[in-house]
Amino acid sequence: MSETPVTTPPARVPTLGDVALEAGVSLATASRVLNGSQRRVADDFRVRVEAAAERLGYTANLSAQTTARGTSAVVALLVADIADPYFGQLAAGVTRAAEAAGLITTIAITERDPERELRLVRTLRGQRPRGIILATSRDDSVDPEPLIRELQNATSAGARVVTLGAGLPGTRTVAFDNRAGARDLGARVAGLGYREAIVLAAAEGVRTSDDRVAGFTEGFTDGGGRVARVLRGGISRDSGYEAASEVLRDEPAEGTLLFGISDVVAIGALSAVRDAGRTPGADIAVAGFDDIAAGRDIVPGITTVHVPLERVGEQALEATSAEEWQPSALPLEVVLRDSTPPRA
Amino acid sequence: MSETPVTTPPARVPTLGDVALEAGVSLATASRVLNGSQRRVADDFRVRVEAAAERLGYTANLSAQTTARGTSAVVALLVADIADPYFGQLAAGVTRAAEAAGLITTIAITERDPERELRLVRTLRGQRPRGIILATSRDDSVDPEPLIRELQNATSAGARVVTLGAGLPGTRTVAFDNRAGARDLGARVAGLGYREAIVLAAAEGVRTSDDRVAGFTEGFTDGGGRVARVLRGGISRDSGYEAASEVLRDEPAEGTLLFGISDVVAIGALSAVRDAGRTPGADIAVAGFDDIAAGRDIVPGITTVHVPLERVGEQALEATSAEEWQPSALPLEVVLRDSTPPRA
DNA sequence: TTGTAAGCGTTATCAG
DNA sequence: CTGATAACGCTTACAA
Repeated sequence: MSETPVTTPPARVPTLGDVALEAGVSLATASRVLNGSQRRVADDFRVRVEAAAERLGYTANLSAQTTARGTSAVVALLVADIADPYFGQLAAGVTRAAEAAGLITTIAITERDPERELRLVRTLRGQRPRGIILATSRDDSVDPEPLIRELQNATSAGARVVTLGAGLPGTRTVAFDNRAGARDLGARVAGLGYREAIVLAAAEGVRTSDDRVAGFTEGFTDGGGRVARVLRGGISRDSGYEAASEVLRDEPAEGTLLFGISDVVAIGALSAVRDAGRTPGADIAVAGFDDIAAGRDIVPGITTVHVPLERVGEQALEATSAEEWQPSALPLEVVLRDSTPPRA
Repeated sequence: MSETPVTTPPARVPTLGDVALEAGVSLATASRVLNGSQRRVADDFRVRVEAAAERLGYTANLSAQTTARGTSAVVALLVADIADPYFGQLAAGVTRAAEAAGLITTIAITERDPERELRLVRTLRGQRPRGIILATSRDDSVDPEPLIRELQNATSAGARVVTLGAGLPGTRTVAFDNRAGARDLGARVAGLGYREAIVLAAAEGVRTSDDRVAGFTEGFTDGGGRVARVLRGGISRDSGYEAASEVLRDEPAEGTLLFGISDVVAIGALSAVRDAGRTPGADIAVAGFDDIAAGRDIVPGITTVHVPLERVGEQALEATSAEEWQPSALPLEVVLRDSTPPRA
């Protein structure tokens, strides 16, 4: 079958020059056939070059292309944590759309550290990417100036910067209205008869979290409820678990609602409720935000606000590519499930 | 606060030449200070260059560096589906380790399509990556030759290719023993008193799946059980759900065990059991493989085989960087949970 | 230690 | 329509 030679073969990567030589044409012609946009090459030349390339197993050297062209086929995506399903779905959307557009996606992780984010943007900028997508939520307690400056540099280097959710000056925004979605949710659960809620949020200043807290509070109070407490523990599953555990130590009344500002937090909270020996839903209600796919298998089903994550990702990619961009706001929808059964 | 100028500023990206000029040194010196490895520059020159770079907001043009050096700081990661938590955790491990090593990670999605995989490898090869990590399981029903050839090209271009699980000739392997892990699992559940199992697997030929099926069958039959059926539906949550639904239509006896060859499949199956009105665990048992993080919040807890996913990712990255590599096999461990309660 | 200059693989301009 | 040849931004012998 296949003979794998003992010694490494040519070891040299065929270059465009090799192809040209092999085909007996000039470098320029080979380039035009293989990579150039405008096709103005005679057919016989064209086939010869293509055959030669095939024979040699030629692949364009992307870096060389990039330096020559001054622009790359890369889109950089910055996320807080790729193991978090929220970002996973988002990344799937971005990557899928990128591939369809012939672009390569580069992913970097900020771990929610603003300094790291800054460093990463700086490094990524070195790739001269066509676009940079920032899917890491803004934190108002951090001075945004350095980041803005850095992004401006990237922009003047030809990158289109897209921010998700909270916009940043000089960037394109793909948004969904966290506040309105949370408000709807608050109103709906109030309508179900809930009167007392405890919110599990991220640290103050994290824009997305703040918006959701504010929106929920508005909707819930307008509906006759009361937000008894806002705990600012964090944005991970574990912080949801811990915050909820703390709340449960005070033995909250039956019918109290725990609103986690993201499904990941809410799911942690739900587990905490169960581990504390109480029944999520019937006893202590839980609601989240995002409607991540993993939520489907949680019992009871988690009431939440559906965010079309993959579409958000796709739109973000489009925003990096489109000539013009008008900020869109994707629609959000409340989904009621068993974690918030109607109260008599 | 921040004044965003109306007209685009310089619009030109500062180059190393600009820095050199600004600092009043030669290009070579600037290069040595900013990017060169061996530092042999007088201190006063060094500070002048650094200051100039800072002032200008210079960032090295990675592509130019790559073409000049002939090698890049990129590691390419190929996964089947980034929205799948299995790959998410894996990617997190890879990316974290990469960043620590000063490398950039590029992620592409194969969607389990071998042709797409081939195309992607070909494209990625153009980036002249330092390493390529293939985290997409081998399918024995597909001719591996084209991929092997492509990878060989990549290798001779200086990339180190790492495959996860099933090795491919000419590549480094980071493995864990699926077969042994599954065998242990089979033995353990047989020990719990289960006597009848149905396996939910991927299509025949998918190496990981086949290994797990084989291992489980060995362990389970040795323990006195019987694998009644092997359904080959797929590898996603939904295929697990569907396969299980089909099984349930035949009203399997109480105490039947459903073994999903991955947690994702098992979780889908578990939901199907519940949706069919039966009680997962007590009534129909369920077991999986991988021990993904999302499993923590599933009730009942899913019996599974723990795979240290993030460490696997880290090791994969190490394998791309290390000078020498000896295939390691990470240890796997069975974790018994409530989805397989002991049977009398 | 510093500078000069010759590449790296492509693209793109501009004559033929 | 094709082919020299000058960029692209950077690295790296080789000299000074």
